[in-house]
Amino acid sequence: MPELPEVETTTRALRPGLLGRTIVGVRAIDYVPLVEPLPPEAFAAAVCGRRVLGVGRRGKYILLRLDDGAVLSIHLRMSGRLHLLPQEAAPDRHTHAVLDLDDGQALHFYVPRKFGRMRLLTGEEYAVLDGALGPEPLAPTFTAASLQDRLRARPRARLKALLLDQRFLAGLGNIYVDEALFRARLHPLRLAGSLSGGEVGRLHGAVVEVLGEAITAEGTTLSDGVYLFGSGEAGRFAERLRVYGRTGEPCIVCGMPVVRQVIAGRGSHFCPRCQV
DNA sequence: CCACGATCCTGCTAGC
DNA sequence: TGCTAGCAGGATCGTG
Repeated sequence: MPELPEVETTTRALRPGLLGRTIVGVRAIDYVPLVEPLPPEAFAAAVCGRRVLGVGRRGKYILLRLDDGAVLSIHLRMSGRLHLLPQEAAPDRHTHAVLDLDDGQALHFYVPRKFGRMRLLTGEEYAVLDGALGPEPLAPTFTAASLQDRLRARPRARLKALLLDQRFLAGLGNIYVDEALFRARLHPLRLAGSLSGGEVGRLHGAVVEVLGEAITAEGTTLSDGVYLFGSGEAGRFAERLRVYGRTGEPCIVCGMPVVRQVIAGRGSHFCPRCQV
């Protein structure tokens, strides 16, 4: 499932092919909610003729900055992918939007579960989105002290729920929350207000470390092959996962079987001995 | 303030 | 072997 490292990797893979390109056509939007609230025709009309001046990321959103000040935000949700293909390539049956570029390439938005979204935002609308999201965990301004402040503002929330909340911290999803909590040796059900200063420091370090390593490995491609980037490459972080998807297998630190329990509505993996 | 369940979708898996 | 019921998963919304 695309989380920050997968979205970052996808963004990096797309950037060279998108920067400076002009969108000359929009095809294959056969699923209205994909581009809501604009109707597909209005979305196409607004996007055609626009040049891509920037390719970036905020949390799990991929952002294309257009030459009229608008921002095209793309969210992959759990199973979406973006691929650049030659314009003559036929869209896959799960591709529900194609943006044709002026160099003969086309950006395919592959969305097998129709959860992904493309949204054309004005500068002001983007500012609202940006303001609603929590800090970027890899920004230098995200420090242990700033995490401490945010945790203290939500003392009754459980760590698992809080770390999944994009308004609290942007970019983490189920996999990296579980991995960060394991590295920090913190139980997912711990209340935010119960953490000592040292524990906050461990959590901060674990989040930064696991995201950095996962980006270096170009993300996590599980055996289901849901996440692929570039021209279909797989990320290499799956082999480095310590608890996610390892239910019943021994903890790599203490040997105790990894437990899976639904917390905050998500399958949560942790070591019942190491994580307190 | 926080938890929980439903919703949206479809490929895959577990279970018969 | 073949079928189906149910689950997973991010974000959002309504309810408790």
